[in-house]
Amino acid sequence: MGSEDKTFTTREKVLAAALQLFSAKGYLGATTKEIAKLAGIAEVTLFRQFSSKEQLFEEVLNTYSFLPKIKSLIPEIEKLPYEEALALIAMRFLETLKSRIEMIRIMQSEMSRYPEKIHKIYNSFLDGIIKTLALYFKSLQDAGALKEFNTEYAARAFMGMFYSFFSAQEILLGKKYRKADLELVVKEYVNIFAGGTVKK
Amino acid sequence: MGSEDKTFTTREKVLAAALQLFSAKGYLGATTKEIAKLAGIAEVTLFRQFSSKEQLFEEVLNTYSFLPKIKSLIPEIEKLPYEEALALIAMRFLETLKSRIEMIRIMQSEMSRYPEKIHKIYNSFLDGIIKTLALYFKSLQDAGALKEFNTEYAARAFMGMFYSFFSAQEILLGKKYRKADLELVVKEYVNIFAGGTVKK
DNA sequence: TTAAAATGTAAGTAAGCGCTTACATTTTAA
DNA sequence: TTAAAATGTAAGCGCTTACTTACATTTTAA
Repeated sequence: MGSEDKTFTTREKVLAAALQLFSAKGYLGATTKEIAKLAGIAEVTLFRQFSSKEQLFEEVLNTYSFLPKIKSLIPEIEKLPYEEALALIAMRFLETLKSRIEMIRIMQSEMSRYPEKIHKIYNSFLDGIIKTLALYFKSLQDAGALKEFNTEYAARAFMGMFYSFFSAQEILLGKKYRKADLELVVKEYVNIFAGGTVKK
Repeated sequence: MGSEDKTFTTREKVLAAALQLFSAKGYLGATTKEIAKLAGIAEVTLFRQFSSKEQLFEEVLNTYSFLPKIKSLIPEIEKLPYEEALALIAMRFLETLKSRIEMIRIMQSEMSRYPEKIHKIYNSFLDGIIKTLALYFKSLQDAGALKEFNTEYAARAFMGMFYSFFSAQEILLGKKYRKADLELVVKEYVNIFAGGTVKK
């Protein structure tokens, strides 16, 4: 059987349970009693690890907001044809969103509770990706392969298409799309975007 | 001075205040006391008009979820060149989102409270627009002006670009974009999308 | 082995919430 | 004008919540 190290600290168990419940029920809807129960500890222990529910919430944000490194994609991508590169970026982006779906749910619902903090997380999350993608476009423009256009707007448009697809599927509908459908959508979106940006 | 009829029923005042507070603070964060105060009535009156907070919330959803008629755009659009038509659709879509921003905020945060109901509202809101746009694409494809592509996916991609732009600007950042910036974004997005869909 | 650190059990506190009751006041309409 | 309908004031009830206190038990480490 699995021989992984499955020993979690109390703190980690609480943070994981809190992430799950804040995501599913919102900050006010998730109770400390319920979080403790899901974590498998006593409620009083939760308050010995975190001075308040509010501080626990902030620690959840801090703990699970580290950004994924899409930057590392660049070398992988530069060798691929344009459309394949875009498809790969899209797939990786969607995977990343999926792996962070609890955090995204929390950020969407608790925007009003921590505007600056959540805004900051969003920026560090999206801006990195968008700027990387914009640079990729710029390099292809300089090589004469792409039309002239505002690279950052284009990057935003590209990610926007897929973000709203993700949002509609996963957040709104809770649908699990079949892999074939997903690939079809990516192909169609990429096709339109590529057709609109390549130099003919 | 304005000579409009500004006489609102108690019910209307409560519904408007509830929309505002549910949107800003969420269902659990908005208290009936606060809603009544904002409406300028006594809390007990709120409970004489609505049997419970939950029923009030449902009535807010029912009252403010009627869909805008983008369908009426079609005749206006058919006479325009493709890119101008797309730009007009995008502008109208963004205006509609803006005018419904409170409802959109509520739907984003309270998805877990009323999954089926909110899902239904979203569908009647977006599906109408998407299907209308898909039909427009189909007619241009049949006329030989556009490439072959899945018209519904394309419509989703188009609205998705603008929805996520709206979401980033209005919901995330609370930014009021200058009109010039808005038009620039619409132009760039439309340009890319049009380039990827027209037959060369 | 043993002292200290971490966790559990149990009970409770203070505050806020949705909602109700009783009664006074105002508004509406025949 | 007057009865009925709508609204206000004030008090409070029952419940839940975040959080605390006191003490017993378990786990950790020198």
